[in-house]
Amino acid sequence: MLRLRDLWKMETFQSLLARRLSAALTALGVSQAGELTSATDPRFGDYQTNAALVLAKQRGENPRALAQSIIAVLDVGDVAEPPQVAGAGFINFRIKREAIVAKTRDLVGDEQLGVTPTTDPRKIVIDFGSPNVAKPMHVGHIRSTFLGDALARIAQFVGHDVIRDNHLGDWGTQFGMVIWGWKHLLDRDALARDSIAELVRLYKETNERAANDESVREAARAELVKLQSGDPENFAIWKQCVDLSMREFERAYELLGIKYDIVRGESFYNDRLAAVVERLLRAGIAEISEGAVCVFFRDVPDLADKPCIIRKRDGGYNYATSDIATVDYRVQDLQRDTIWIVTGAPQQLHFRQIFEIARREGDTADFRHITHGSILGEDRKLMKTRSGENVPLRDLLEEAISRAGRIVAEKNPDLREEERAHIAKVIGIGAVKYADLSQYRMTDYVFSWDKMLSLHGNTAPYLQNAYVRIRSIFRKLGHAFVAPEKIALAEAAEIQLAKKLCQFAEVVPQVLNDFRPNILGNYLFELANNFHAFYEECPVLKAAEPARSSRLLLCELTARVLGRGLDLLGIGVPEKM
RNA sequence: GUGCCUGUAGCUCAACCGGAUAGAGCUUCUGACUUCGGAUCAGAAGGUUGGGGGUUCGAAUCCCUCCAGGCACGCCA
Repeated sequence: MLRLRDLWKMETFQSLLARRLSAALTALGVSQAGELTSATDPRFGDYQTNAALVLAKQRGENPRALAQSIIAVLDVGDVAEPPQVAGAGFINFRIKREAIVAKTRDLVGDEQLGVTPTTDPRKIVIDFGSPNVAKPMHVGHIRSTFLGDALARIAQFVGHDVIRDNHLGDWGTQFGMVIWGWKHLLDRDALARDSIAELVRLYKETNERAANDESVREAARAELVKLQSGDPENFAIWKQCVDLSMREFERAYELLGIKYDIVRGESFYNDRLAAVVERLLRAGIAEISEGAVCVFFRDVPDLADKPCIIRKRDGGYNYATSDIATVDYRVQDLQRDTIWIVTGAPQQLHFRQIFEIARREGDTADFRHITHGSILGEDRKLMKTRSGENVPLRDLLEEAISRAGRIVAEKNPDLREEERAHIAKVIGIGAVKYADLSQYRMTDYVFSWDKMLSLHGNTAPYLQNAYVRIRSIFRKLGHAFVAPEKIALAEAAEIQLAKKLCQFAEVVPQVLNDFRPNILGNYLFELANNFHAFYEECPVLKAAEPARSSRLLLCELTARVLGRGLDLLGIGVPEKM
């Protein structure tokens, strides 16, 4: 049975102070205003609120005086020192040492490390990655895949119901070329060796021939029409292409530790497209223009001259049609109330149109198009190989792993071969992922092996190393660590580290505000810094009790937060490195 | 032409919904070790937040305008 006075331990200091502030404002008979955030500077304590400033502005009063009257009715004595008015009218809070110590002790017993379930659980479908069949995965898929996976992990961790959907590009016009090539140019041995490479070759060679030969062009188009009208032979070829590609993708996902709940490619929506167009026409949302079926947005200034075509003049459907059908499926069949689509920024107009159409149909689901920037090469242009092609994901990951392997071999030559191989994988993949996720998603970034694999700075290896150092302490301890009932923290470095640990629960939900995993990365980096400062300042194993057990507990928690935090970004941790 | 995104220290990037003296890392410089993994820590230097207006107690953040780069704009996805 939970005792009442312990209730506060279950929520973050931030949330608790916000509730107390809210109660104080109510007691004063004024409206809720401002926000309660962590302090911008340690001088100002641990948390601050600008409520008095905002209220004073609304009411034309003196902000500092208002702050004083808020403090007079504010009841935070159980967790904080008496609040102070500062600056123009900020109210600053400093958390009591006992409160930090008690909460830190309690975190050890909490699987969630203080993160409480969201008060607004959603049924989310996340659409991310979405590679194209018969093409290799390449750098262009990295950001969507890593970002989507991290958001899915975080959303799940805070208590949302998440379905991860791989919306494969499996029904494009490229299949006319691929099928023609399959029938005329297929090399079975090559297909067995490297199926994707062979499929790419078929596409490219057919494309070249079609460029110079009208009859090939015609024949490829005819193959596409046959596929779309359900010709069994072409369908079988197409199916093989999809299966071979999927096998290849799954190898990459296996290496990357990425899982999907469902795979619904564009082809899945095929038999729903006609009905979508009919429905929109009947509802008067769509109309016929220049022979095509279009949706116009005449009442939306930005979109007024940007119609969305949902059936081409030749009667064919395009990706707008299938994306509308996809929305239907997600809302109706999957019963989702929230749809997150993670793609590059160029598709913004497209999804604005799709969401606008859904709204016109009365759809009230929460649609979010989560966009991201590009990965650039050293020349600051889109990252390509020397020959100007997209860099295959497989090559990139292999290089990451081998580079990580070389570094590990140099730093720690005593490791067994297979152990080193495992560590190289965790570090190499982690480095690539972290380089991506630690950056604001909208800005382009320059891909740099040296930076992402550096042991210094805000990198995965640095964070992993902090974890490894802690694991090393526990190996040296020689027996299982049992957390003491009470802990004692006295040193500044201990308190600072404990505070940081308590903030994990404040940071994780924040990521979903604007879909910014880089906030979590930043937090983990600060945590690792705080840990290293503590480690430098405070001996652990050599300390006398009760400091020794207390410090071991800090180490244990730090390792768990680092491990969990990285896990939420889809990144693993080794025991040694 | 219209719309969207980006512009922050020499370089790579942070700054959650408008908060206090804009923060890190890399680089450079100065200190601290026969350390529990120094793969570290402490400190210094480095800025007209692309330019210019505006809104207000307060702006990197919001509004207007200009500059630079990227992207998208009816039958590709």
